[in-house]
Amino acid sequence: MDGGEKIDAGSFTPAYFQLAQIIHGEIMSGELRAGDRVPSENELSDRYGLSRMTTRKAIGVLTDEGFVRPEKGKGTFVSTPRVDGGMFLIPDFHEEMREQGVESEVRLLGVKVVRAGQVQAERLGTRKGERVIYLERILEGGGEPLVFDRKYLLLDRSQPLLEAELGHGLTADLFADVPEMAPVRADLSLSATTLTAREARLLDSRKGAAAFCMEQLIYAVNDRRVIWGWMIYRGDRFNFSSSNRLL
Amino acid sequence: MDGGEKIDAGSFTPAYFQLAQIIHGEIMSGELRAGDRVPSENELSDRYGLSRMTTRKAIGVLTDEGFVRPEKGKGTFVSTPRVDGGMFLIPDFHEEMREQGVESEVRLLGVKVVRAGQVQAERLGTRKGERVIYLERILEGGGEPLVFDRKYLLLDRSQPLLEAELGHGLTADLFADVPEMAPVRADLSLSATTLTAREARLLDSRKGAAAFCMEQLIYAVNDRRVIWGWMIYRGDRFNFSSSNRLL
DNA sequence: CCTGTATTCTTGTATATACAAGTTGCGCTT
DNA sequence: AAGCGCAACTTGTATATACAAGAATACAGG
Repeated sequence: MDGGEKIDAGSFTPAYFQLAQIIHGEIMSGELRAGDRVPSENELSDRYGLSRMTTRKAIGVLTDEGFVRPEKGKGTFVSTPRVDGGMFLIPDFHEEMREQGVESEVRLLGVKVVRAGQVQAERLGTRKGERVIYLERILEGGGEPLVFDRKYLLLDRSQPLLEAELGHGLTADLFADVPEMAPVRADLSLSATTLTAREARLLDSRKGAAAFCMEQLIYAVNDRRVIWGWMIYRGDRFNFSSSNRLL
Repeated sequence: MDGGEKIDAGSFTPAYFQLAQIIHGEIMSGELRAGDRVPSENELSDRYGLSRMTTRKAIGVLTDEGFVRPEKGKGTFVSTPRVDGGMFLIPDFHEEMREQGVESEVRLLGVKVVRAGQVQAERLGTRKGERVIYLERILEGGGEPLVFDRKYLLLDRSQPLLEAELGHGLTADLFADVPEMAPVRADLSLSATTLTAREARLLDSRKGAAAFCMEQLIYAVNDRRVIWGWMIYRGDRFNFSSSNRLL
């Protein structure tokens, strides 16, 4: 049995993707099981009347999705599925709200200039006692407070930040007009926590309720650290699902 | 200025990867800023003495990593970095422990055959009252209880499961010798929660402590659902960091 | 029996070429 | 002046070819 499926040259979906779908189907239907060897690139090319490069592109799609794993000199093998772990995609707040059709807004609780303590100085790569900006915000969705955001920003004397900008902007936009400090990259860490009394009051929840805490360390050009802080997500409003795409 | 960097043909790192590194460096150093257009594929090919296909592969690497975004007919543009969200990779338990150099083991608390309630039947796609296997396990690392695992398995009459197998195996291996029920795919959902009294006792923690809950729905061949359950991770022992690879 | 070698598989990299299809702007026609 | 169409870009797809390098097997010679 050669699978029967053929490549439809007239179709709008490209040949490499059609082949990827065919092989993906064989994996999902059990025709190809975990650990099995996928037919070699030359064999697939012959069988479906494609060039080897096109076949390779199909294999590349399945590799990126994690379904197969090529081994040089040996062949391409069907991966054993990871059921205890995986990839979680966490969209940023406004995008998440927009996708759910809820309007989101940002409420600024306060901004002030403070002297960096030991921890802040270490995270931001500056000296203890240096002046930094501290701000607190509440991110709301559908009129409800959902996230408590707390951040320390490096103070750039040449460009004083306006309160107005802090109010409605994304974190990434804060330094948008200062090229030297524009965010380029972020290290994120997600942990589980419970709400303090103050957090509970601000988030209209109760003390001790489950919550996510996402710590952020934001880098600008040349690995300069410009923002450090963390966001508290209400646990009863957020959960993250794995991106187990099916092609 | 043409960048100065050149492709070293004698190097062991392939040309396409060298080019990807060069462009990545220009993004990180601020030479290319968010929204800027990357030189066209033909221009890069000329400049570095590579074929267009090789250049495309370099761009493909940066696209997969999320640094650039090609647009048909217009060009390739530097992405605005996502600082409020990202991709989190959650390794499975044994792998995580092994990487940290801690020995892990599985302790079976109990197994029994029960009748599926409304919820179990719905999740597993079977009928209410159908007999299913219910099991509870504790995953330990370095002698400490770290995860509480609770699962409902579809009962396959032709292949009675042995208690011995349930003890030390990964979840994925439970049905390994029954091809029709071997796991192929899993839907995962991560939420924040707090420990119940019983969970706290089993995990050697305290009631109300922060924890992650990962719900799993595991599919076998032909989208047949075979396992449903959830794992409670101690919040003081696990946190997940974003896979912000830097090339 | 063991060992090195040659052969033949496999995937990985790289080139040159061709055409399709989306975007933009320029210039000609109306 | 407004609008249309063409030309010159861009990325996307596909082919044919070549060589490099890892892996497995067969085979000859010790």
